[in-house]
Amino acid sequence: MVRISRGFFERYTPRVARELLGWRLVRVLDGERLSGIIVEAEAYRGAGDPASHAYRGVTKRNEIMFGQAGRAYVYFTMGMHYCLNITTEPEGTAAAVLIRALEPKEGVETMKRNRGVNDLRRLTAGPGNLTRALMVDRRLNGEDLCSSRVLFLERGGTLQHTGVSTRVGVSAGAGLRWRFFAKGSPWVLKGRPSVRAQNP
DNA sequence: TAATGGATGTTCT
DNA sequence: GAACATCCATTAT
Repeated sequence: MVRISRGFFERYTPRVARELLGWRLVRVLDGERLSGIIVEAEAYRGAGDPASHAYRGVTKRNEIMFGQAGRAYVYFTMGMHYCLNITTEPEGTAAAVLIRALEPKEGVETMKRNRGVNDLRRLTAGPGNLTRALMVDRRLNGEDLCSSRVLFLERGGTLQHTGVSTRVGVSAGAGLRWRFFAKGSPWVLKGRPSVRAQNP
């Protein structure tokens, strides 16, 4: 298996997000491999990105975003869900890539059990759903994807058809086209349109 | 097919 | 106390 190097993550975040499409995210749970191909990802940066948690500087929640690249940034949102990000750019520069959807590959039965659904299409579509399927929660915050044995990336296949759009569910910073996805993938949902446009 | 609102709790002002 | 990088069922079109 080919592991991803830290240098990969230490670059301009939108580029990292785009190039992460096609990589396999692996979660090892009780010795079993649960995995899927990344088919949707979004870039978030600190300075100049009002949609980012890091826009207003360091807080207890977002401090991981300011640290070393290649680590998991896991946060709890909307009272119900966890979201998984991978930190990017050199230490001191706040940035991360939000993993929004996977195409399930290994451990499908376990993931179905974790999610409480049978529908393969909905298993790992959406950031809150994929963390539930992979049992990712705040205990994995700060986990180093470059060295971890329970959460890491392996080279998958190159995706042929990819698309770009604005990010899902953000109001501030809605103009940035920092969402990248595999075109036509059943696991890429359209997402809820943002409530307000930024500059009408 | 699109829009709406409830569940739910952490974070920051 | 308001806002929130969500999901899903329900209702309207």
